[in-house]
Amino acid sequence: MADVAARAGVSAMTVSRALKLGSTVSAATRARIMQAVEDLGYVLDLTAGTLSSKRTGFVAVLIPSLNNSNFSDTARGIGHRLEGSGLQMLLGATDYDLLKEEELVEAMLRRRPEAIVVTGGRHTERARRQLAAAGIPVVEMWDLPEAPLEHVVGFSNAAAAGAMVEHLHGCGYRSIAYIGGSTDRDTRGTDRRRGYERAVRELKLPAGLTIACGAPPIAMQQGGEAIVDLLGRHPEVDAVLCVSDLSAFGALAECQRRGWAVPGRLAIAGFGDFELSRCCHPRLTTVSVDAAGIGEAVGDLLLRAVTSGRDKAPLPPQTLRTPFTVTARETS
Amino acid sequence: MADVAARAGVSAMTVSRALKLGSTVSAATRARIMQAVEDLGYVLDLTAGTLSSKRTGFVAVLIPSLNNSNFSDTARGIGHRLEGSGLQMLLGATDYDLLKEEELVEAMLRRRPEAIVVTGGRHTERARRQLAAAGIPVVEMWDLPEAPLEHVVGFSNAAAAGAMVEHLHGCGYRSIAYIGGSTDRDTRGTDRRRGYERAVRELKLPAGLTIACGAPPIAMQQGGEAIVDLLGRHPEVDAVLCVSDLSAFGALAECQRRGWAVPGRLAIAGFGDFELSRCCHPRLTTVSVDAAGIGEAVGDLLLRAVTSGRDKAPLPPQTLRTPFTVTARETS
DNA sequence: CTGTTAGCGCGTTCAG
DNA sequence: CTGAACGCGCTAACAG
Repeated sequence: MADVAARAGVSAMTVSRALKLGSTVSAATRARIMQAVEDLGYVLDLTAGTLSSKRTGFVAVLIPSLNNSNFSDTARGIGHRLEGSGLQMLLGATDYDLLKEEELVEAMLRRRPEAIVVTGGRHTERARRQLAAAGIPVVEMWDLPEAPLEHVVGFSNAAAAGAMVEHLHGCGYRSIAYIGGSTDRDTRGTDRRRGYERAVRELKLPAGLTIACGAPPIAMQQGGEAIVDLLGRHPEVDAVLCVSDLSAFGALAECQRRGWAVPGRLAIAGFGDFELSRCCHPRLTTVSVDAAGIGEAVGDLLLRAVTSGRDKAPLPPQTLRTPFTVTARETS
Repeated sequence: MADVAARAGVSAMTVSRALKLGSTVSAATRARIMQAVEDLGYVLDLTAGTLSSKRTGFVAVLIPSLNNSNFSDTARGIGHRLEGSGLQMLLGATDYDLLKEEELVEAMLRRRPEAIVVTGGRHTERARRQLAAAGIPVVEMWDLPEAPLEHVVGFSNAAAAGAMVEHLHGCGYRSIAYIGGSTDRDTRGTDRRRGYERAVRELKLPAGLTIACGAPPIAMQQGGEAIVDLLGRHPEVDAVLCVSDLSAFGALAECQRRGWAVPGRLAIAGFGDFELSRCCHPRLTTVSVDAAGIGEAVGDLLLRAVTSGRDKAPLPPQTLRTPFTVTARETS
């Protein structure tokens, strides 16, 4: 920056000002500075600026998986809202692992984000402590925790799964199974299973029809294996709810391979409303959750929270419920 | 850090040493320091450390889209290899837009990454200049540019598409169409189309069977629309190669909806070997490219290049060709 | 509108 | 094995 300043015949401070928006530098001076910047190929060093301004200009966002269109849609929604705000999004993937989340939280906090977003309401004790002590806005998304850390943008995964069970019941199905993961790694998946179990109980439908098919994230292939296992053990089943659209699609494709009519022999429902579900044949009945909308809401909230924080007027904890709907299509 | 030092009865310097691996601090002192760190909930500030050590501890990775399992698999591969190396991956998505890539390159360079990875071999002039001037290792991946910036990990998209055309020709198909984007935004898509056109020419097959279906990224729905358009205009077509598995799947599902037998009426081939293609029914013929392997190779290269750079012995430009294969399945 | 001074919170370097 | 002085590259705060 000193080199640029010398070349433009000004002080470093003036260069610093010229390089940031909304500053008071005369047009002529700015032009000379910009020319010097171009000539020298200078690129501002934010790490130094950060140290004196105490603003890093980024927010940390932790999602379970990059390769899940629900979460990448949410991440895109956040990034979209943050565009042009001077806040960049730094993405981390936890692989559905709370310990990895804990590590990532610390790794992110070391870089001093201006806010942090985590997925879900369950975290390790250490992660909770660090998040609470970080002194920055914290958002939990894709869930409705009972004891939130601070801000929340999400919906009840249990209620959403329950709504789907009620829908299937309303369609006349009476033996409704559930396909999900075999561990509690995916906490949203666990909540969905609980919501399913509760709905089945309340509707007085047969219980014990839960198939656990390996460690989350449950992918298409596991859905296919699970449906074969399920119908082998419980041939009376006439509908199945899957933890996500991916496993539901795997189940659907396997049924097609085996000549089991969907929905004739068996109805299939997914969760998440992936693009896949709108395009496959037959189109998949699913729970729509507006993943991009969650991201946009989180982005807006981040903007408000970070701005308030700078003005020393912390935003009171917000809880935003996002909608979910049962989208009945051709597999039920 | 001064607070921690005071509490542990040592100097700040000793705390700094205790907090990083492979340093020379006595066990007793370290224990006291760690206790103080826990008591105070102290989290190291990397932004400050970065300034004096001149090592930011992260590498920038730019991919076209988060929501594309090929690229997210690659990103995961990179992250996996970087784990435990002290290098973190900072991900950016360009939305298949070279101008957005240019902006992201500058935004990343402002934070002084120790290396940068970009997708593809085409960039704006300004981005090329900045990458070349950054003084850090640069990797281009998912392509085999003729004039690489420095390191390359990838394959020829044109050759891969050509190989699929030859495969279809070998199966006896004689009127082979192509479905892809209508702009050159997706430069890998453009290369695939060129590879297709060249192969068709060399095999003396009918030309003019290219369907452009909107701005990339081409998703499932566009594949479905394109196949209807295609067969309406060129009923003689007996096989189609799609720019990616997503559009191929969309085309497949639309054929099923309309009762067009695949591969009886029409063969369909995709590109990328997404999980979807291995699971759908019928299983999709595609070009397999080992997206995760590309990521792992990039990760290894980054480790070597960054280490060499620190020792003032820059790694000579590397070019790694990654394999692709035609995976014949049930749609051809 | 522009310059000067001081300092952000660490790690490097050297001395003990 | 530990400590002290110094500076990384920039921006806040104030003065002019």
